[in-house]
Amino acid sequence: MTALIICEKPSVAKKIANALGKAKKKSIDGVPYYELERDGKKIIVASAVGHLFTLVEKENKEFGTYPVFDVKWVPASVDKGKEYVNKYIKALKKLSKEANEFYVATDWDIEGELIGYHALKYCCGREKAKRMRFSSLTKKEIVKAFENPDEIDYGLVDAGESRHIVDWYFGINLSRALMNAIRAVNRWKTMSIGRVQGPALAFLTERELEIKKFVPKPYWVIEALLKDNLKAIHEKEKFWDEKEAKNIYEKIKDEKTAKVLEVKKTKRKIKPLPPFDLGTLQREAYSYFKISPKETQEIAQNLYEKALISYPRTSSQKLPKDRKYLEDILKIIKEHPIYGKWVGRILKDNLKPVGGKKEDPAHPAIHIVDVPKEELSEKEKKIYDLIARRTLAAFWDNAEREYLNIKIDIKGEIFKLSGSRTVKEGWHEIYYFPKFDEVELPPLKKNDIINIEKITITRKETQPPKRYTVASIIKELEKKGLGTKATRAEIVDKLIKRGYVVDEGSLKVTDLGISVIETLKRFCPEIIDEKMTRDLEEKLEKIQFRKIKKDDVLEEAEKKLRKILEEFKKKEKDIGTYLIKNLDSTNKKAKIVGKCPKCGGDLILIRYNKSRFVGCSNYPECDVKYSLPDKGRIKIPNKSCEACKSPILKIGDKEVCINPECPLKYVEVKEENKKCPKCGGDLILKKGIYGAFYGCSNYPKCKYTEPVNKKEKEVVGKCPKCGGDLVIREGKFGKFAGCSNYPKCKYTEKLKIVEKEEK
DNA sequence: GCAAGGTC
Repeated sequence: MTALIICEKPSVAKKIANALGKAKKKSIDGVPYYELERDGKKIIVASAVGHLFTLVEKENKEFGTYPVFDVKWVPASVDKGKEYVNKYIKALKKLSKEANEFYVATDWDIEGELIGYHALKYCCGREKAKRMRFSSLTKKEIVKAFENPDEIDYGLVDAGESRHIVDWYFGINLSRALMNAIRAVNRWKTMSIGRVQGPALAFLTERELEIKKFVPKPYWVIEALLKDNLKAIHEKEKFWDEKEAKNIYEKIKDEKTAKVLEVKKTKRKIKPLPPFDLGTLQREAYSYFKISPKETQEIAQNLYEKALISYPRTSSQKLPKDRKYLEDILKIIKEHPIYGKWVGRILKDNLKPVGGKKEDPAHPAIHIVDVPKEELSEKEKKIYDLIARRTLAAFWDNAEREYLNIKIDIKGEIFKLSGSRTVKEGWHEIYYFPKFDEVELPPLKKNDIINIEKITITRKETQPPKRYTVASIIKELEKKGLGTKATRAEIVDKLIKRGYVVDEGSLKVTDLGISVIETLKRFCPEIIDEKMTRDLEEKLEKIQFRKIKKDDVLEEAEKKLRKILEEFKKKEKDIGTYLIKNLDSTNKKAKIVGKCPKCGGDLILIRYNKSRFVGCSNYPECDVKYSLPDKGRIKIPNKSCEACKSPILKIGDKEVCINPECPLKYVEVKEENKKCPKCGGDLILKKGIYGAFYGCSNYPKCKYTEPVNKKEKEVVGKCPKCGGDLVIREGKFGKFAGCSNYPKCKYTEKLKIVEKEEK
């Protein structure tokens, strides 16, 4: 008898193997698996790596064809960057040949059931297996799940497949419909939309439109400036009625004293912030370090792979309950020069950590498990520090804060002052990132009289609602139950990549983004509605419990989409024209680089997928186009080249003329106190991509140039063309010998030849 | 090329 246990991911395979017995690690083609014996039975524990199979069209039709509804499951390696899943499929196939008993031990949820079932069906060639179900990875629970196995829940498998297929139907077809509309007007742009992208873009757009139509409303505030720069505000705070505010102001403006009516002091204990779930970690990393949620996720994954923190894709805010496990970690942390100093008391006084409300059946909150033994990158250090401090702070004392609320009377009008201070730092000493307000108020008592320095009235205006940031839109998606902890950051990134949204510190929806929403609102409103996810979830649950059939749900989705897509196709050209108009205005507004030399239109910076270039806004009528290097951050300094008047772009840390034919590729221009010997103009230090030189300020009238330091330049020979010196210069492709009279004389030769001559 | 969902 040999049993094969299939897990969701390698790290779980290891845990399950160790829980069931003395496991020996082996591997096939770099894929780890474990062997052990239990009750005289050989057990192999192997794993998938998440979904091993994905959906593609059954037939390869012409590029961009829609509608498509014929799909099949194939190895997920068809997706770019997923080639590694093949190794896992192969390993499972091989191991299944040795086994005659099968267990599925993937996560206990809809995706887990599907991952296990597909591995079983396509790798092991069977559809039946025992099913281990556990909600935590403790030894006790693993053993219990192994000894009391369940069966595969085929209803849940059907629900899982339906989820994938419905998302595919809507996502692929509607994305293609949008792209084809743009193709119908002879342009090309990658477009996408889906069950989560849709509502995410809709939320952002809704906010954008609110801001656009926002009309500020005036209000007045009355303040009293007291001694020590203290400010008291009228208890009404905002006066919407100008007359009322002015009357009060007139009444009290010359008052010189105020009387203290009431002093209220409250103390509050502030519990430590709970340990991190992924979403909270992403928000804090964004707010303290401006690291994007997607990057935080990647960094956390790295730290996890370096075995420094626990599994990051969790929604739990609770540390593991196992005290022994926690103590083992704390003992390691104790040796750390910074974090170590808090650990002693945690161990000695047996301090218990706080936990938050959120839970996750598969994983505990993110916590440190080890101290770094090698140097981490700057960002890794920051994220690790954030997690380490948050982990330890959870064990530490409450902070204590004192709040002071004072009411004062100025000729019958009541003003208030408030202050707050930290009495006891507590956990804030460890996790010091959130800043507490510290406003000290003087020791005032009831009936004290205080001097007023000045009373002011100020007209203010209400502010438009704030735009979402990458962090706050992810929170919004989380609140609405859209996407998952592992996908939300990526989906928001995708909206930016598509040009629907630009991140200017907050997320601004482009004209293109708004027009995508407007288009879908008309043709397929469900894809931009968060309700679609609710409906889908309800249907999936019904499929799971056999209340409706999977095929009926798929048929219904297909029928609905066919109608939508048919309508869409009929109006393809109109939709394309509309989208393109907004795409161009998006491009134009975002990045005008300069004037087009051919038609006088705007030169715009265009980004398509991974490439970028400068093109004319009158495309396709005008075809002026300049290519740009793939790497380096682009900024537009609003300068033009003195030689050819083309725009100059800052790429990376260099300023470059975009015209490839321009003789002077200026990257920097600095003034020096030197005169041109030819025309008396100023000599300016110019740094070209071929090195620094002096050029005349009257260029292009006077073309005098001279090397910055003739002696420093290594002269390697005479120029055969003009008799000048041949000097070593460095170009894009390395060093070469060129004439010192450049750009007058453009003679160059390979350096290799020069070196040979020297020898 | 296009989705969303697991995972490296």
